[in-house]
Amino acid sequence: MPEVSIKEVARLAGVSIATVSRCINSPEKVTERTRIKVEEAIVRTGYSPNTLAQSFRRGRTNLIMVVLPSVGDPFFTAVMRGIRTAARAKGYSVVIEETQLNTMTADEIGAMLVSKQTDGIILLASMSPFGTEILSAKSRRRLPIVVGCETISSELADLPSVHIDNVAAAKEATNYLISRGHERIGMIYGQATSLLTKDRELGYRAAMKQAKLPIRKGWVAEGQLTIAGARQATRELLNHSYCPTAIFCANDEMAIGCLHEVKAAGLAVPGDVSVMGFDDIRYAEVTDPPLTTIGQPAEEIGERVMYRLCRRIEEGQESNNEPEIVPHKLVVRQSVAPPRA
Amino acid sequence: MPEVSIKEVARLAGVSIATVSRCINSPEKVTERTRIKVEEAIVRTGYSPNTLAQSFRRGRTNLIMVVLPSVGDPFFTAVMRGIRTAARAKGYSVVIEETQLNTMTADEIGAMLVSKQTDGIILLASMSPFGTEILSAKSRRRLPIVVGCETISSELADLPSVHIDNVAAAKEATNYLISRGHERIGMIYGQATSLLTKDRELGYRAAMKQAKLPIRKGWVAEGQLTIAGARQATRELLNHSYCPTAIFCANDEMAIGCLHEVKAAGLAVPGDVSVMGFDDIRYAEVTDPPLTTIGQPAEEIGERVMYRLCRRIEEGQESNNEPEIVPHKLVVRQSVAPPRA
DNA sequence: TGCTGGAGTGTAAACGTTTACAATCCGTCG
DNA sequence: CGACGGATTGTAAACGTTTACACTCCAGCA
Repeated sequence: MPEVSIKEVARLAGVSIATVSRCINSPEKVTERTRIKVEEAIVRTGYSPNTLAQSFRRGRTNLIMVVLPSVGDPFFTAVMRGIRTAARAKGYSVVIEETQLNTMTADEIGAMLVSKQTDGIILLASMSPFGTEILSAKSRRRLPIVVGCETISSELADLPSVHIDNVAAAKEATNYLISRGHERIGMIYGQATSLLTKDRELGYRAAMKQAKLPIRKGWVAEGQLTIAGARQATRELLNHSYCPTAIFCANDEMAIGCLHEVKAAGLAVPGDVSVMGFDDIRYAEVTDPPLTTIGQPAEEIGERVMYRLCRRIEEGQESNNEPEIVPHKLVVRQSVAPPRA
Repeated sequence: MPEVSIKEVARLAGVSIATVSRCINSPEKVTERTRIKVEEAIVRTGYSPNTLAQSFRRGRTNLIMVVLPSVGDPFFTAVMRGIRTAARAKGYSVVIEETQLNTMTADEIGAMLVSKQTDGIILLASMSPFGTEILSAKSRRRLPIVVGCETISSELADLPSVHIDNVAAAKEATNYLISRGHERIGMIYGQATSLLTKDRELGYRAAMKQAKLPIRKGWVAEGQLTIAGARQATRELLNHSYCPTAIFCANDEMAIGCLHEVKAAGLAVPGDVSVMGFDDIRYAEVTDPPLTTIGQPAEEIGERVMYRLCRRIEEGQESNNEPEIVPHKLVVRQSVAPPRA
C-alpha cells in the first residue's frame, strides 16, 4: 500500500504532475520519450490513480444504482446479470437497493443523485409513493433514471423504460388456458402496490371478458410475490365453493408455491388443476410437472436498460423517451392440460 | 439540482463553512443558536453534502465489495441479504462482483483496494490463483478482507472468516444416508476450483471411509454448481454399471437438477434413488419430494461477515483472525429413504 | 536573420470537504 | 478590574486529480 500519489511519479520521472496525468488520460498529447519515462516511473512506484480523487474532480462515480423489489427472485437476478454485463462493458459498477428490505422513498432516490453518490438509477420496481419531489426535480433537469420491467404510472410515463407488454402477455397466457378448454380460471397476483402485477391482472381480466367468461368473487387472490404467499393464496382458491380448474400466477416464484400447494392438497397437476406461470425462471423447467409459462428476455432487458441509462448519462438529455417494448413468448411445458371432463 | 455547496449555506447562515461542516458532523461543538441558523439555511437551500468530496477528503467510500461465484444461487442471495442488512446499519453500500462472469484476479482485487474504490472486500468465493501479489501486500498492511462461507487455502488461512464446518456437515449428511441403510452412495460436487465443494467432498469421503464403504470409480461427478451440470452428472451416475442408491449433492441447486434428472429417467425419489442436498435454499421445501438437506444460517453468516469486516476497517488491525464457525443442521424432509431391499 | 506557429510542457487554480490551528468572545475568579 | 480559560467560531491548508492558460522550444518560412 505504497500510498503513492501522482507527485511521486512526477518526481521520479522528472516531469510535472500535469504531464503524468496527460500520459494516463490522453497519451497522444505527450512525446513518446516522456511517455516512456513516465510509464517506467509508474511501474517503479506501483502507482495507481486514486479513484476517489478522480471521481471528485470529474464529478462522477462510475457507479449506478439498481432499485428492485427482491434480489432473491431468479427473474431479477437474470435481469441483473444483463445489467452487470453491460455495466462492465461501459466501466460502471453496480450497487443494489432492495425495496423489500427497506422501503426507499422517492426522496432518498433523489438525494442519492443530488449528492452524487451514483451517476444514474435503474428502477426495476415501481415505487408507489413516487411523486412530486422527484418529479419536480426531474422537470428542472433530465434525471438519469431508466425504468425496467415495469410499466410505470402515467405521471412518470415520460421516463424511458424497457419492458415486455405485460398486459398483452398476460392476456396471451389466459387465452392459452381458455384455448385448452378452461372456463373457471383463477389468478394469483403479487402485491397490490406492484404495477407490474397490476398489468398482468389487467391482461387476465381482459382475456376473460373477451371470452365472455365470468370471474367469480374470490378467484383472484394476492400472493405477495413469495412462495409462502402463493401457497396461502392457493389454499383460498382451492377452498372456493366453485373451485377454478386453472390458476394463472403472476410470476414463476408464486407458481412454484402454487404447484406445491395444489399437490399438497392431494390434487394432480395438470390432471385436476392446471397451473400457469410468468417469467420463465430457470427453475421453471425442473418443477414437477415442468411449468408452462411466459418467457421474458430477462438478460436482454437488463442490457438494454443499462445501455439506455448510459446514453442518458452521457448525452445529458435524450429526445426519445419512448418505452422500448421487447418480445415475450409463450413457453409450453406440462403444467397445463384440458380440464377433467 | 441546485448544485448548492457548503459555501452557499455558509453565506446564507452568515457563518463560515467550517461551522456548517461542524453542524453536520459534530453538532455538539456548536451553539444551539448557530445550529438552528445553519439548519434553516440547509433547508432553504436544499443542500446535501457532496459525497464525492466527502469520500475524497475522508479517504473512504463507504462502499464494500462482495466477490461471489454466482448471484443467481439462492443461497448466496440469502447471504447477501444478511450482508446488506448489516451494511445498511453501518452506513455502507455494497457492490457485487461475480467471478463466474469474469474471473477476477487477485491483482484486480488488490487494485480495487489500493485505488480506494472500496473500503473493504468480502470474499464468498475462493479464488484459486490467489497468491503472492495480494499476499505480499497483505503482509505490509492488514487488508480489510473477510472470507465467508468458504474455508480458505492454507496460505490465506490467516484471513478472518465466517462459515460452517463444511467437512463435518458433509460428513453428517453422508452418515445420515448411511444410517438409513445406504451403502452405494454417489456424490456430485461443484467445480474443481471451489474449495467449499472440495471440503464437502472431503467430508463425504471421510464418512464413507469411516463406515468402511467403498467409493467406486465414477461415483463422484462434477456438477459445476448448476442445474444443467448436475443433470449431466446425474446421468453419468445413473448409467454406472453399479448404480448408487443415494446421491449426495454439494448444494441444493444441483440437487434440484439431480432430482429432476432421476425422475426423468423413470426412477422414483426416494423409492429408487435417494437425493440429499446442501444449503437449504428456499426452494428446497417445495421440490417434489421436498429435499432433505443441510441447513446453513445464511443470513446470519452474511451479517457476521459484514460486521467482522467493519471491525477490521475501523480498527485498522485486528488481533483475532480465528475463523468463526457457525452451526449447521440436518434438515430431514422426504427425498431420502432406505434403499429398496 | 527574424518571425510565426504548433507541439510539448509547466504552473497554478479549482473541485467541496474536513480539520489543525489561531482568534475571538465571554464568564469567572483572584 | 484584569487575567485566565473554556467554549465557539473563523482562517486556511490539505486531500489528489484535471485542465485552462502560459510558457518554452524549435522547425519552417520569408
